[in-house]
Amino acid sequence: MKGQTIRDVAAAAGVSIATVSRALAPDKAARVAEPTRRRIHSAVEALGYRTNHTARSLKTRSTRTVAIVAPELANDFFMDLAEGMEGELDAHGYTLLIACSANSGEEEKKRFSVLTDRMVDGMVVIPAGARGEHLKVMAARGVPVVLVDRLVEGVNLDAVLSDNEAGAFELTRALLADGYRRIAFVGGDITISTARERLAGFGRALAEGGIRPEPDWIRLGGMGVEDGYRRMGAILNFRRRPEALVAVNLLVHLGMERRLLEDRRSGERNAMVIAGFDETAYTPFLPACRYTAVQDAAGMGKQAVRRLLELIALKRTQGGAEPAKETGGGRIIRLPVRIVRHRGGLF
Amino acid sequence: MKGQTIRDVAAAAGVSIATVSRALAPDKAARVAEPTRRRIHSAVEALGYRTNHTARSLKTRSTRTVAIVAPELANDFFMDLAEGMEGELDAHGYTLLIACSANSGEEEKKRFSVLTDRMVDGMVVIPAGARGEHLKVMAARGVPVVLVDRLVEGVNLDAVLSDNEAGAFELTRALLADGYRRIAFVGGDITISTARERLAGFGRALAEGGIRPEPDWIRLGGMGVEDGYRRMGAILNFRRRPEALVAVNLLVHLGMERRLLEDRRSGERNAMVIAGFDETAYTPFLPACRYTAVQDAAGMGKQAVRRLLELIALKRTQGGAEPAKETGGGRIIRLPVRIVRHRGGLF
DNA sequence: CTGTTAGCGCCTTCAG
DNA sequence: CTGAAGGCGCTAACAG
Repeated sequence: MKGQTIRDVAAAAGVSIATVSRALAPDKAARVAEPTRRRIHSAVEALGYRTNHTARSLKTRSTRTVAIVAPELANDFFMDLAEGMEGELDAHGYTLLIACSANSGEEEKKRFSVLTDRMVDGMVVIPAGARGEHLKVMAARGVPVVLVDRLVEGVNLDAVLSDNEAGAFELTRALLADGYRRIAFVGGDITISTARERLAGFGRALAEGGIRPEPDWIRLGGMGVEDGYRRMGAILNFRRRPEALVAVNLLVHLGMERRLLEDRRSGERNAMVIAGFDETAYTPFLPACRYTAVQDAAGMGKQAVRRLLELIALKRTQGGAEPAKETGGGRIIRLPVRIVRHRGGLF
Repeated sequence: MKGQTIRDVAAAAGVSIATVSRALAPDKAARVAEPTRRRIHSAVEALGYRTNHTARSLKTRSTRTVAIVAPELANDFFMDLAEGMEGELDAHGYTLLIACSANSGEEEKKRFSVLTDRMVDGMVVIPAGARGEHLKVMAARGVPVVLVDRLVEGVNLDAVLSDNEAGAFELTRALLADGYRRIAFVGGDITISTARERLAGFGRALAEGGIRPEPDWIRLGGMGVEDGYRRMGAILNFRRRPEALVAVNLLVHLGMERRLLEDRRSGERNAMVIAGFDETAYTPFLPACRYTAVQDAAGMGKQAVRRLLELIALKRTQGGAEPAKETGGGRIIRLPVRIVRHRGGLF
């Protein structure tokens, strides 16, 4: 019942198994005569034959499987990314494997081992931290890897990123255009490329607007909800408060809004507005959110997969000698972000 | 460099490949003498040998891989579920594969084919619709399947569900305890078990509270954001409005809040409160949200995996003859929900 | 407890 | 363009 093999097809079609194999090869332009091919395909239909990918993989050393490793799964950006990847992979006959690094470099490393053992053809990684020794190791082992969202110190891998600098720049410029002059930048671990780039964009917009950045209004720190919450609390205690805030990312933004919400509940009347990255179905409900820079997470997934597939193909042709010491060499793809205006602060 | 096989290990350890195989078997209590085992393990270390899972799979017809098929990936419930599954799977040496059915039964079917071709050992499915011919086919093919979130018409599969009836009951009772008497139920496709159960719980609470349900205040329909939005609009046009609302799910809830938000922005002062299912980081920002029934999505993932692993084990022992015509037979695991109070409606 | 021996299902030279 | 034959790396009886 479950054991239809290429052999059965060959018998039914009156050809040899080799011919069947050729006719069923996935990408290659298999050299099989049209009539023969047709006969084979009907036999396949008739028998309900399904290729055994495991056997094929054992021979070809390719599983047609690609993995995504993310710091956490419960995260909008990641899910959109995964959805984008899945679509593109599916179109190429690949399957997506997911793994969670739980925000730990150690765990990330372990996941890598499991995945390479499973012989994934390549992986897309959202780095957990700023460092990445293990990533270097991976690259050295010749596993095609594409980074997404952020770069990693001293690792020369291909990456797909948002144009963070431009995003923060536009966001800040929009606030300036609205007449805000007293603008702060909140959150961000400067060892992480994303934060660094966004801060740079913020600075450029201020400079272009002829505004000297006030050191007190650049509140760096972590990238989580708690960090945003705390930084916002500090800002609320300033004698001179900013009128508008640029949040380094969604989590920090969220924390800031929470703090603001509490403030209002205790009777305060703060009129600050926030500009931040990423949008969700809940953005309309964030009381202070005036602008968002929307990342094209699905698009990034798609691009990452495309590049990864290129690397995989490249490896197959050149691969063998040196374990792909030049696996791409740090090619970076930047995707633009889209600025969206919201009603936040208008209550 | 990359071609360390069991053979090399055998040579290095001075034993036969079969012994190595035994010593390295994953679950089985391999009968290998302790000293021998030690020798083998050091050889493995020394050579940097890594098991070739593909080859193993070809032999054992098990990939130690489990898939999750969801209608959409960008969804809080799913993400938590996946995270729960991943943790549990990892602990058992399994890997998670994800696939998106894009809310289409047709697509769901296609994904199934791909996955079974890949020889996943089993799958957890969040059904896309109420029907599920393909699910029946899967089950018949002997692929272990566990449903999550909802049951499917006429399919006798194991499932892990929230206690929806109790959740809606508690939610409604909480509203009653707050003094609300005029309570409506919003959204829900009654062909879907989840909606049916929740409506039942709502009804029971009303009955227990001695309140005759008002037919006009049961606004069934779809389960998406748009549906909630529209139903809410209709309710706002009633002469006699309810004071409180029970939303069938998060999306409907969200749509309702959106409509309410618009209403307020145009100057209206509605004081309705909403009780709904699921919680997210954004719940504090939903202006009308008073209560949520929090599903333990991660827990459900864990339970689903446990059951699935049981089914897989069962199949391995009994499997062979009839393609597991009794693959569990509709065993249902219910997880309780947790009621949480929020500040919504207090502005 | 350990070794020998067949394949698992497919791909891939190499001849024809 | 097609067929024959030899593994890919590992496991699972069977013997010893």
